[in-house]
Amino acid sequence: MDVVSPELNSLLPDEIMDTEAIAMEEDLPAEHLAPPPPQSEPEPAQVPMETEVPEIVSLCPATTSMQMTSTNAQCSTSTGTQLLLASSGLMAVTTTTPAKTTSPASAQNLPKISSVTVPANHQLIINKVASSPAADGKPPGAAVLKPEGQKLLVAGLSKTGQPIMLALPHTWNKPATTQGTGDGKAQATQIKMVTAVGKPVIAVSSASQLMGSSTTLQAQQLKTLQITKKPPVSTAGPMITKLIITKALNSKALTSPASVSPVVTGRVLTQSTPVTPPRTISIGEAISTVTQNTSGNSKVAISPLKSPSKLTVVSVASQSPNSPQKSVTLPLNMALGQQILTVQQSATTSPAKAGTSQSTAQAAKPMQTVTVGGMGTSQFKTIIPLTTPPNVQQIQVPGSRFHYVRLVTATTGSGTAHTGASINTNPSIQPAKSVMMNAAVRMSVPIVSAQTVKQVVPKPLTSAAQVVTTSQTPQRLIMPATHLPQIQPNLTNLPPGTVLAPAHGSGNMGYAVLPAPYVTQIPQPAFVTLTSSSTFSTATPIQTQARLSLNGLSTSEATSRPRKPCNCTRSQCLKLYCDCFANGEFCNNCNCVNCFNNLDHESERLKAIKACLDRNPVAFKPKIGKGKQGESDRRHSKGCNCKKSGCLKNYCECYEAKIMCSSICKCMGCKNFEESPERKTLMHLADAAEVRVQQQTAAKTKLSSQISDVLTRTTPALTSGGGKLPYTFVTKEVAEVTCDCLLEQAEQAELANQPQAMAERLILEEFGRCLRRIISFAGKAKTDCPING
DNA sequence: GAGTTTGAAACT
DNA sequence: CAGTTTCAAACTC
Repeated sequence: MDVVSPELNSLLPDEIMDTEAIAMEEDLPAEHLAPPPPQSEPEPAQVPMETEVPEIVSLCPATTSMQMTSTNAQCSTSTGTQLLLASSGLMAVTTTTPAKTTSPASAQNLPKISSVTVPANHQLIINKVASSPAADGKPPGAAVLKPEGQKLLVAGLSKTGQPIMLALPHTWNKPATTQGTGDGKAQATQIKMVTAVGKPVIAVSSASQLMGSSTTLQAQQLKTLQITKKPPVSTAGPMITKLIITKALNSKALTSPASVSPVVTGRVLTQSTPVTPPRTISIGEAISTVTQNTSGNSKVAISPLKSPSKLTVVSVASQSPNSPQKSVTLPLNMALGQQILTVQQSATTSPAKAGTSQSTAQAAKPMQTVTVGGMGTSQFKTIIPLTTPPNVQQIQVPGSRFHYVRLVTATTGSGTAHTGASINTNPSIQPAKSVMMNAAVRMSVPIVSAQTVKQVVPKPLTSAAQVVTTSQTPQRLIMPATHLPQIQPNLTNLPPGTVLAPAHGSGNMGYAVLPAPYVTQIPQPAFVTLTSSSTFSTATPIQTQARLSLNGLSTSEATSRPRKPCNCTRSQCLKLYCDCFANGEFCNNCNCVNCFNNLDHESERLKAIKACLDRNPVAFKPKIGKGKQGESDRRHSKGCNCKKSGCLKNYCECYEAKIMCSSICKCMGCKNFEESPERKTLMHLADAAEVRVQQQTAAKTKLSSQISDVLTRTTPALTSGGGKLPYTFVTKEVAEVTCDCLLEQAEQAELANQPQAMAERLILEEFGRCLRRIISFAGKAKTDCPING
């Protein structure tokens, strides 16, 4: 069984899947590995968005019995770190940096780890072992993170030598309920991550025990990937001169007992100075929920780009009825670009057949869309599941190293939400099932920079909670399509996350080129949900923007902010002046005039996108990248050019993004730096104002409640005085509470450093409000209390 | 709400 | 690449 099926290989970019090519490119600059060179600009010496804080990504197990047996997925991390999710829980991680790459010596022997590149200062060792120790060849200094029960650990080092880690929870390989083949001691497939720093040779060997006795067909093939790299001379940090990954292929890895010890988040084994503690990112069950019995017909979009910042795993496979699939968008904070990985899984094939059935399974797959983002820029990759398999055609674009899928079926067909041909929905493989309660929907293309999510706490993705809300403000539309030939010349220069989407009104041959954000703009009936089990009660025609719960973070928080409507009048919303356009969104509910940023102006829009990209290949890339020290040091990718605002007004893009100006800014008279007194004053005032508002709100709510309570309790005593004047309601209790209100107001004023006059005024105003409440309540009490009359 | 200011984007 | 113009948002009154 191969991690990547031949067919899948055919869908993947050459630079990823062609291991031989990689091998031949050893020690070659990364540009050689990059996708079409024209736009593949070398990564700057400083990669603003690069993850530099150690991260640990924990792939949390799903509580369900689902298992990821034969899914293949590749993920990209920062600077090209790629994660290959192999069947049976095997994962291969590749880390690529522009400058340094290593390649497997034998691509043929190791199709599963076909694209492993190791930057000089990145560490990446994936060790899949069974019960047997994997110490073989482990160099001194190399360490096994979690000998027992460690399902998967993927580690890499960012340029700064800080580790990036992925850890699969122990339940990852939890035996499927349907499978039962594995005996109790079936070797829990263990993957150990060993990072050796500064060692000339790192050998990670994994010996896996054969699974159940029946595993003859898929006898574990021990394949060794050896990656050799000459140690960088000048690299002070850890370097890997040679990486050997040996893994035993076990088709039944899934049968590993669930008793595997819980995955420890992982440890960074590095000799470099880990200034910052590793961050842990737990990837929710979305990944782990992959159905076990799927036969590995996964399709993976791999970004050839060097610096993907976001990893999105999209599982589009249909699931068996008993094993709902869940997918999650993984805005890993370890990459520059964004990637969306779609893992297609087929429930039709048994795990045992995984090795041989991939080709057939793939043919049976109803959906396959691989979209590759623009090159040289942040990369978004999206695989779009289609409900109508016969209508999906794979396309090889001449001159393009990517494969595309032609969508020949309008997505607007279904009238119900759950059956709608949504890009984001995962239709059941079996058309007969009108309702996919178990269907997992995966889709999310957050445009927000990945840096915004630093730590994600694993959170079970249970059904109901993940229904996508449709309340998102901006209505999102699918981008108009044009015929492929029209855009072909520019296919290699698409905006980040460009997606080929079904054409709008252009028959079966239309294509839409969508910047990644548009993926979330698919019109109804498309809608997104993380989990399938929930009923799709929202068959409304309302445009839906995915608000996926992302490990506790809703995508609305992570990826979509309520965007203000634009007011463009002259640009037709087809230039970057328009925020909608710049953000890769269609105008909706905007105040623009003569707007062309909509479905009705497909060609114009496409041309505009092309023009923008021609001017600036990274035009659609988020401007705010990550600085050296993580999120706190986010910085503008280009820097601002302010002259008059002192960078302390929202004219300044840095200030607007609430980040400091950096050395790359060309501003004049900048006051937006750490020690700036003006900035501090502004911040202080802003904070004080915010605190004050919050306090006032809380205090008023509380005191108002108290007053009402007091009045309520005292009213009966005043019943005899029905019809009395309001002052009769001012009992001792009421007076006391009122005084409390005034005191509270005084405290707040003092807290806010308000001048005395202002404080007095605020107190008086509060007193007035108290009186009004008393009067109001008095009147109400007289009228509402019959007993008083 | 109208007018002004500002700086990014677009253009030359 | 630098200077200028265009543009829409931010800001002021």
